[in-house]
Amino acid sequence: MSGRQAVSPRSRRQARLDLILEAAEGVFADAGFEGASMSSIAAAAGLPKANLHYYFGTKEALYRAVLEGILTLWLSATDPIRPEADPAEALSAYVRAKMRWSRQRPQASRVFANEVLHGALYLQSYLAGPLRALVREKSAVIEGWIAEGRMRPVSPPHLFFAIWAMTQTYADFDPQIRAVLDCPPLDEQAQAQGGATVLQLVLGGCGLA
Amino acid sequence: MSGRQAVSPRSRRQARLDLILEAAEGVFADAGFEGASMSSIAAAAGLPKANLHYYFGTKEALYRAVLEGILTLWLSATDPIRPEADPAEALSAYVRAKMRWSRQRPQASRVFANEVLHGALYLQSYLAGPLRALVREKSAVIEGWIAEGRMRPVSPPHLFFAIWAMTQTYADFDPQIRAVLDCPPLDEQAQAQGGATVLQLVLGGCGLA
DNA sequence: AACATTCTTGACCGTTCGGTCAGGATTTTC
DNA sequence: GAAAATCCTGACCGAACGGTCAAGAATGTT
Repeated sequence: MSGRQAVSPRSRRQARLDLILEAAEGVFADAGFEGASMSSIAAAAGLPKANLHYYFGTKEALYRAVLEGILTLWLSATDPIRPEADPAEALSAYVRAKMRWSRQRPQASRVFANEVLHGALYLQSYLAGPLRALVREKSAVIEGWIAEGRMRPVSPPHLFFAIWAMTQTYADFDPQIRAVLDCPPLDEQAQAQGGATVLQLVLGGCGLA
Repeated sequence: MSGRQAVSPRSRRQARLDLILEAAEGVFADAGFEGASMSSIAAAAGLPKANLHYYFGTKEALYRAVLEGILTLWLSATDPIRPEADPAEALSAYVRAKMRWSRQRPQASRVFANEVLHGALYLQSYLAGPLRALVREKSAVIEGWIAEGRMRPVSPPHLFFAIWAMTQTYADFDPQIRAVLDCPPLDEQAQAQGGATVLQLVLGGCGLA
């Protein structure tokens, strides 16, 4: 059928971009922005360094592209928090989604954490923009639940900070957790127990136990 | 009384070391290990770069010295968790101590976080040694409280991970929190509200509300 | 087949990095 | 006050960094 080759130029280019972005995410997660070198990212991608510069121009541009890919995922988990939902179910679903994210994309979480940790200079517009808006919106939902007596009074933004911190710690502080628990490989049972503990604290703290 | 000058050579040297360590902690907190340069640390301390090398030899040795200073503080807050103590009071005191630490030594917290985030290669012996031992010891205390029916069953290590995450987030993720809350300066009220929320989650989750 | 566009890369460049060192200043010791 | 020990620092070094570029290879278009 037709002369179109199986791999279109568009997708060839996209595959190259994705290959580089994936390698870059891993190196940025391990070493941070300053610690990562273009040569090490190139080595991780199996490409010559000059090729990365052809596609992304500068290290900063590559870093921003990695961050952008992470942010698109970052905002999508709050869906279950809607006024008509059951508070316990909604918060449980949200916590579970965040735990899943830490388990499946730990590198993304660590790149994000590293960025915020060092001042969030590339993320400020995102934090003060879409993220703030999202927190405002979802906080209103929670305030509604509280007003209706469906859960204990809490400061909704701080509840979000707590949930983010507790769930992301399983990605960001993984070396500490593994060292303390003495389980070098990714222990599935430990992560399940962690998720259960986080849920217990959130639900218990909100009077939904 | 002798010719000893008001400032002994011992304390003169110590003052110099402390000056450098303090400057280094700040720069490492802002930029991470790789991002920090010896010249920027020297500039922050108001000394020539070669002077830092005179006292600490290498950048790595200086970094280790900064970490060591941080670790001595890191282990000291679990004191209130003792078998004969009241669970609610003990956990409250612990959470408050951790919140105070995040407020008063945010740079130390961020250096620690950065180190763990990037694999904890300089901290592994500490994490798997004294920290693991401490968690084991205090976990036994909490298990005891649970067995006596004085609090709800929880996985004690994961409770610690949760408390560490929630309290340290106020130092490590400060840019995110400030951006979302829209309070550029250090908002004392926000931090108090954060502390109250963390306490509510911990006590509520442990059935101590 | 000829041309245009896109892609690829080894070699190179200026800068900055961590670290060294000689030699002078300062302080301590006797 | 002289000798010894410690402290201080401008100048320098090789390595690694981010980034550039010209020239060739591959691909797409007509």
